[in-house]
Amino acid sequence: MKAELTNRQKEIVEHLRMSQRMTGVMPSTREIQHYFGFASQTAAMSHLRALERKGVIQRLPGKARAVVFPGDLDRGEIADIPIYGSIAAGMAQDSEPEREGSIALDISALGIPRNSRTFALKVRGDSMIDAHICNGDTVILEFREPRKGDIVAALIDGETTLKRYVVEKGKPFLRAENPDFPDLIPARELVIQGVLVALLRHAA
Amino acid sequence: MKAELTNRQKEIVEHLRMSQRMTGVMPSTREIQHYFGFASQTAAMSHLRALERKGVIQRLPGKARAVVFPGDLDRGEIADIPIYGSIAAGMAQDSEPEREGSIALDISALGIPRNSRTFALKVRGDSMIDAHICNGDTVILEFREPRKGDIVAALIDGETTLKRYVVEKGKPFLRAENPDFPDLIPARELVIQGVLVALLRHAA
DNA sequence: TCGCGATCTTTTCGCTTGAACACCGGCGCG
DNA sequence: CGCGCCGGTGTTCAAGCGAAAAGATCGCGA
Repeated sequence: MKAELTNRQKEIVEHLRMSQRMTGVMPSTREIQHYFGFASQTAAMSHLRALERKGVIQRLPGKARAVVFPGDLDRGEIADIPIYGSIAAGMAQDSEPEREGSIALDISALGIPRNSRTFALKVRGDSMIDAHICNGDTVILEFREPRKGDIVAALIDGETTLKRYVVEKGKPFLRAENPDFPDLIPARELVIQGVLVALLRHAA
Repeated sequence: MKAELTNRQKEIVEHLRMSQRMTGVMPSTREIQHYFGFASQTAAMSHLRALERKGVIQRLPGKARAVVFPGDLDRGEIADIPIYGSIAAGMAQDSEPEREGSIALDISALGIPRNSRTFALKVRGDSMIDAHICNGDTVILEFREPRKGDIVAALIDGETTLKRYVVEKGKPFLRAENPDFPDLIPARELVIQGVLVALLRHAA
């Protein structure tokens, strides 16, 4: 079933993947032909047939550009989560709403609801270290109302920080998960920008 | 540029997305026609034109099924990382090599080299808590030789655990990042199954 | 040595598909 | 009150594209 691929067949697969990434669509047999300099489109055809026989691709007969990698099918829905710069988990600091790229991952892996407004921030500082959120981690936040005990990105007195949302005696305030840092009592307003739903860390 | 979509146009976009996820290919204008029960294929055509005018999709003129969502293009390469069950970060326990689904995310977000053999494990237990790896986290591991200080999934004396790889006096052994757990000195062999490259946590 | 799979070439056929042209009613807007 | 946009119908054409038939070469394992 999962026979070995020849070098040529690997090249074909590579071209399929590249074409799909660059143009967004699969190449037609004639486009494959021209890319490899074949004199006939049938050469590409037979390669695709061979790849299908080996289970690397699937094809929908009679349809144009209908080549699919089986692995791409049973993949969940993928969301692009924009990264809006960094956020201080230590001292309060103003955060810029500028987009600095994005990360793509399947939302089923995170349990993120489909139509939620989600965004990501890089963490600076160690004030949430006791919640096991480290300097350099990427936190993924969802825009919604916080429940008590949630970890939130909050705009407190004009600056954004990552802290735990605590309610005591009916009054909400922010608590760092690090004994070296004090609680933050909002002077006038407490604007929650997002609630932590996931965390991504990569080893250096 | 980014004008509002009408209800009908949202339905069209939704069908494009669904079709791409289910079948792997974009629908042709006639397939859109039949799905919505149009009497003419031109109806689908004009909708696609409208969506392109509003910037929601891009089209490659003259090519079949050549509808692309612009956001999918500048997305990095996405890898499917298989999940091989769970791993004890507490007590040693045997791990089954059975695949339990997979997670998809773009490898550029993790800095994972392209052709590396990568897999994921769910963490059970708290023995790595001082390295800020919690019970329930998903660790992403790369199969390669460990360097000292790496966090590794190791098969030690027939069982798999997640520990820090330490070398002292020329002898490698495994150390838990939790004072309640003892060091693990391999009785005879120390087989490293993977080195931690990333971590994924989702809030309950 | 026989046969089979991997790689291609040539040629032909016909469905698939995008695209254009003509036209229609409804609705909001200046 | 006309004008542009939305959302359609009906028709026609040409290019895009998969597919099949018939070979040819080469290398490899039975």
